[in-house]
Amino acid sequence: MTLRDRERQQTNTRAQTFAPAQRTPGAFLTRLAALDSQATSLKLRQRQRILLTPAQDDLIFALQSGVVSTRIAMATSEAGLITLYFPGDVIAAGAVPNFSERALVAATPAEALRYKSKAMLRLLATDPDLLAAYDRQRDRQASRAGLHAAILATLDGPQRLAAFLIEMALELGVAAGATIAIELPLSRTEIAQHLALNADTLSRLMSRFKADGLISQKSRHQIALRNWRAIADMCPVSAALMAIERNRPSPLN
Amino acid sequence: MTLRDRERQQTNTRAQTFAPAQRTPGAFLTRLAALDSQATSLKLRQRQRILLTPAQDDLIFALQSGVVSTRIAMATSEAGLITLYFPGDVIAAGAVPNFSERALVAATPAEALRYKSKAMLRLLATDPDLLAAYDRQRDRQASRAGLHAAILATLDGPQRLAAFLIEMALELGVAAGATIAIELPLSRTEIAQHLALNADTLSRLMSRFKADGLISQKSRHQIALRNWRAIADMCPVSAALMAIERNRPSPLN
DNA sequence: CCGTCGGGTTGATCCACGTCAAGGGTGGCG
DNA sequence: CGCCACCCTTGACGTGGATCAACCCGACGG
Repeated sequence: MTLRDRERQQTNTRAQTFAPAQRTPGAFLTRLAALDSQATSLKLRQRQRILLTPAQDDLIFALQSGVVSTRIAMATSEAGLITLYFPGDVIAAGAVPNFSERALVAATPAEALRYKSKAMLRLLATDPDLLAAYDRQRDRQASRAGLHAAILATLDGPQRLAAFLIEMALELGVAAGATIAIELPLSRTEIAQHLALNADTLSRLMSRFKADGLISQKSRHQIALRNWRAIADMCPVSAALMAIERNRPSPLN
Repeated sequence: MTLRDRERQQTNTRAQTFAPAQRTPGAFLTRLAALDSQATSLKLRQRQRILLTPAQDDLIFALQSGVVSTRIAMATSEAGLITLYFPGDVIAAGAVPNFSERALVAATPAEALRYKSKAMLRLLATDPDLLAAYDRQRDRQASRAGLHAAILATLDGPQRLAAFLIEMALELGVAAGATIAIELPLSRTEIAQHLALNADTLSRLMSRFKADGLISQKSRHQIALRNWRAIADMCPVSAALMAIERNRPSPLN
């Protein structure tokens, strides 16, 4: 079964829609948007997917709003990995590992600018500040990717889920009294892939978190963190996560 | 026990030395070296370490020869992760996740150029070709990092070891008759950390590989792949690994 | 109204891998 | 030479999480 088939299956039972994440993009994107450039402006519907063939290695997407994921699938077996991008992030197709299939999928409605890498490089060469912001942005994303790799490699299930909740809270959470409300842009199955866990296992973990009073759940995609401190304490990388997010504007100030 | 302590312990029992990997660096480094720049040239002894404090986030290292690793250690627990870099690679300190401790360690004797990121950006701004090569190099490394994350997240022990052997063969192997000889720049414990496996488990896996006739072993650090095809077949990502290396000069031509 | 279909939950079972412990190999050093 | 660190190997054992299967639920279409 190809990635495309799997996507198609999922599409029809996803009625709920999300507002684009409204966190403001960082220094690079604001500067980029100010330039009169030859970018193509994209509006992505939720679940819309862009296949990244090897021929498209020279495309660069700059995410303005919404949440977008890249997915890679191995030839054999169903296993895949999901990486998440948030407003302000840059997605260079050439930086996504070249598996048998790789695609970019909008987890929420999203807006992005698409460049050919040549055009982007021309822009960067003309504006030293833009270049510096671009470089820092890529450093930050590499740092996040490395952190996520460390999470998958060294932490067990509950710790991984805690890390995910913290990350989502920092990116998408809105304070609601003593709790933090989060509208999850991914299905359980997708979260499981993002965390390199089995969907069944993830479901068990979420049930346990609910039973322990760490989170509560309004609907399938709406959850609330009831005990931030406890969640942060159970995950050894929470400090590193918060350090990465501290540099960027966040809904939780 | 801090990372530094652990390193110090290991230092004294490592008599064997390695010749720097002689693979020629890629397009970016050759172009970079041609410029009269304000880089500091470093010669690293084997096992020499450079601590990367947060204050050093603006350093960029360009690896000319040898093999270098970055290591991150979590505050709690001994768990860490090891990332490997080969000649031609660029190591931006700001792209290494900011854990409680992170360091750069020479796995073999190595030569590198050290830049302040500001100086590097100035250079890049003056030479469009250099900028393009830099960008491609970072894409390639991000791609490799993503691939490694996928390996750790989705593959089981034997598959991970196979992937490691393939990668090392492509980077460091020399054809010796029907076999491929590799001089491993890492100890078993370090390989285990690189693969997010337990050292005991890794030892068992290597024994099994030996028993199955996949590899043979001259000394602790010298192994030979006796059956390339079988090793490649047991690892779902071997195609992707070879695709990434295909773009670069390799000792196995 | 019922039937179907995809996703989520939960229980029972199994196995790969981590953990603990014991022992051998090797190089450094007194 | 013998001692000491450290690295590696191998066995026994326990467990976290993958797998399989059954069931529930909400959405959609007739």
